[in-house]
Amino acid sequence: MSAAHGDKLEVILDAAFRLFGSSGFYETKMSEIADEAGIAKGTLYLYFTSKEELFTAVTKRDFDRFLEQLGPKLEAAGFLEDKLQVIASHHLGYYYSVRDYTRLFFHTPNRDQKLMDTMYAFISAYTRMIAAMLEEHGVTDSWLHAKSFIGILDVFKMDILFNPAFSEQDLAQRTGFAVRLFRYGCKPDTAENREHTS
Amino acid sequence: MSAAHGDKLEVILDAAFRLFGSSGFYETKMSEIADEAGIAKGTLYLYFTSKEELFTAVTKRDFDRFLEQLGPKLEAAGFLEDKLQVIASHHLGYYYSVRDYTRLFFHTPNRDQKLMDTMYAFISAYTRMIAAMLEEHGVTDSWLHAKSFIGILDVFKMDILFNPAFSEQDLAQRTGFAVRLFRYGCKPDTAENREHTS
Amino acid sequence: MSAAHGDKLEVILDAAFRLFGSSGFYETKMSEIADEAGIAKGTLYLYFTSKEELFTAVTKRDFDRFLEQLGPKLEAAGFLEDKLQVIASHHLGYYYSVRDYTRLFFHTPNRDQKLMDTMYAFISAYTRMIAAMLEEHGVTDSWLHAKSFIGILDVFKMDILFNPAFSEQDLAQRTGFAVRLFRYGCKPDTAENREHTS
Amino acid sequence: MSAAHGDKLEVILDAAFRLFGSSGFYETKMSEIADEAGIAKGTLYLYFTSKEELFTAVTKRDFDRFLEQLGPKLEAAGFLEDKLQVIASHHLGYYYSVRDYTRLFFHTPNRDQKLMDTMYAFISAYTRMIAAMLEEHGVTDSWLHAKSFIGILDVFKMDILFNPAFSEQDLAQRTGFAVRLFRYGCKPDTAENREHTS
DNA sequence: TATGAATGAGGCTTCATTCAT
DNA sequence: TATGAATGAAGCCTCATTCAT
Repeated sequence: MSAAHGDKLEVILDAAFRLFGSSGFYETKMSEIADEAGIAKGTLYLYFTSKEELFTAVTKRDFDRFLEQLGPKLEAAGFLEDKLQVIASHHLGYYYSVRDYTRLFFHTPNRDQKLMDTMYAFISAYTRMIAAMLEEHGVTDSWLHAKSFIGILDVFKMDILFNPAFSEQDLAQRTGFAVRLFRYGCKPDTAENREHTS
Repeated sequence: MSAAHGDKLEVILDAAFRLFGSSGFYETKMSEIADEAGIAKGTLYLYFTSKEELFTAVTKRDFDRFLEQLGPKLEAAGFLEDKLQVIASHHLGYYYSVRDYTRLFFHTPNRDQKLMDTMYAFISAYTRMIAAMLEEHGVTDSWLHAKSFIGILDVFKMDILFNPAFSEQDLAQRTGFAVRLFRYGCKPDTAENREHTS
Repeated sequence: MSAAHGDKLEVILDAAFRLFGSSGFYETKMSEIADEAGIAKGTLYLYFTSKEELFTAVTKRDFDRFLEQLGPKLEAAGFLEDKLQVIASHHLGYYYSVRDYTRLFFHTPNRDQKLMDTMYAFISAYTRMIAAMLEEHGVTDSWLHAKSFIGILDVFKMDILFNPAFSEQDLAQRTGFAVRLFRYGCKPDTAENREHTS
Repeated sequence: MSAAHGDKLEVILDAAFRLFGSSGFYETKMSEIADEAGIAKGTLYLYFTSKEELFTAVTKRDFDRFLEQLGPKLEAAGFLEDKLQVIASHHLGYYYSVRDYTRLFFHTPNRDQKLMDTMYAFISAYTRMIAAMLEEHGVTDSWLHAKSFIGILDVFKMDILFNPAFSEQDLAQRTGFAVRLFRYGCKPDTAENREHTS
């Protein structure tokens, strides 16, 4: 029925997420996805008309979950720094949880407009969410600040990807670091510096 | 002969840079590169044993140039903020200059260890260079700070890629913004904020 | 039940006729036929064991109708030329009426013996009917003459197919022409000709 | 070189002619053609961009040869009946010579405009050639007469296809019959007939 | 009888790479 | 060194047919 249909669709998306995530778009084969999902190749095409469409669906579901889970957490926090902490923790925590599938975010098909639209919509929504929060707290240039915060976090996402030894402790440390840097800037502690800024 | 060989090698790398850069690894064909370089397909294999190796060579040359040009500029600057300014300006300026070939940095082959090594070597060298500079100026956690600065800059690199209207003015503005944020953090201006941090 | 069965069978044959006729055997999909007939794909296989068998049934029904309708008309005519006129008119008129479905007669599956038998049976029965009539009227070589007459008519059938502007007037003209040519041959009107035949 | 290229192209066309001719378009596989030609599958695509294009090339070459060979023969003949005899003999003789490959003319891909154009160009050129000759000999309605003659011949082409026992004697007999019928019409020999036409 | 989700064999085509010249 | 015709493995996708409901 409808439920069964939904179930199989989830099964496919899960399988595709794992494979696209670990091998990227081009090196994941539709036949592999079918095998991973435990269904026949042809069945994939009952749910998605092409490999690109499946990839886009996987990506979109991932993005949607990311934002859906962030929203409530953000509202629960009060002060600016708490909110930044929530965002950093969610961002890094999320990608830590799917760290084996990070290639999903690096190897995407070219020239697929729907995918580009989906990615653009995500980054816009995410940036908008952060910018709105910053604005409420009186931060100017909220859009640029929001992007920058994301940039800081994304760099640590790279750490997660490329460093197999990355631990939950590292995670917590990076989270705190990112928030402090964003909030107060770096803190050089030399005479030269004081001299220069005076 | 040797000179001629070097010339042709440059011609190939230039052609490959343009095509990999605009179409990505998987959607660029060896035959297209040969055409673009004005040579025969087979000739490519006299210089590179595989498509992956050619891609890696293109990437490496690009990275090397980036760092080679940054070094002298950085030494010429004196104060911390000047150096940050130099880095930001170089980083964004460089990617602005090759903004039509940005796919080079997004669509790369998977599972190719040599390429991974090359990329890792670059990001390490770049981070090390910035971290060393920060350390000289008394910044603690220099490695994390260096990465974060790169992260902020990379986010604006995305702007350059996805926004065709991105101008040189935007470039200058982003540069200044990145340096100020990194140095002093964001500046909320509300009572709530003061209250919280007191 | 039996009536209902017959009804649904007719519905399927009608749908299949339209689609096979306009797209040919290979480019018509069983799913399209099911859609066109307003039934499920699986249901087709309750009535026909294969696509080939369905095609053969469609073809056979078309052939049978053609001959069934011709019989009475032919008996009603008296003189040789009247009968030829009836045949030509029926032949061209019939294909004019189904001119949108002519691919039924051009794109047929290969290597299907039952279909070949069906087609052979039709062309034999048609030829036999005409040949018998010709014989009654004292025409020698009746079998060859019958085939030739069919050949002349079939060429004009091609006109109907390939010329979208083919009109009912054209139809009437071709009919008369075919009968006259068959009956009296072409009529060159030059001295050379007379000389040669003398 | 050029000669070698031309040779291989001929080899491919020959192989494709045999297979398309005996199995039709849809049931001939590109891999079979490659095998038959003794080359690799991929090589086919150095010469033709698609299966449809190859089929069209095969068809066109066949048509061109048919007309090229007919031209000189036709000019060599003098009187009307001699010319008709030449045409009939060429038409039936040609298809007799390739009788094993007749499916080339029955199973063609749908909706391929270039192929349709090629076929239309052939039938037009052939009809025009016969019509021009008829006109020179004072035959009116030359276009319709030309088509009709082709129709009579084509019907016998069917005999050649469907009757494996068709012999060269049958061929000669059909040739003479077609010419006489076209020239003088059928010859009923009964009182009824005379009565009617008087 | 009727359904339609699922199957999986098989086709066309691409393209990195080779090798005889 | 340079060429480019030839190769053939491999992938995406189609669609006739089946079968559990």
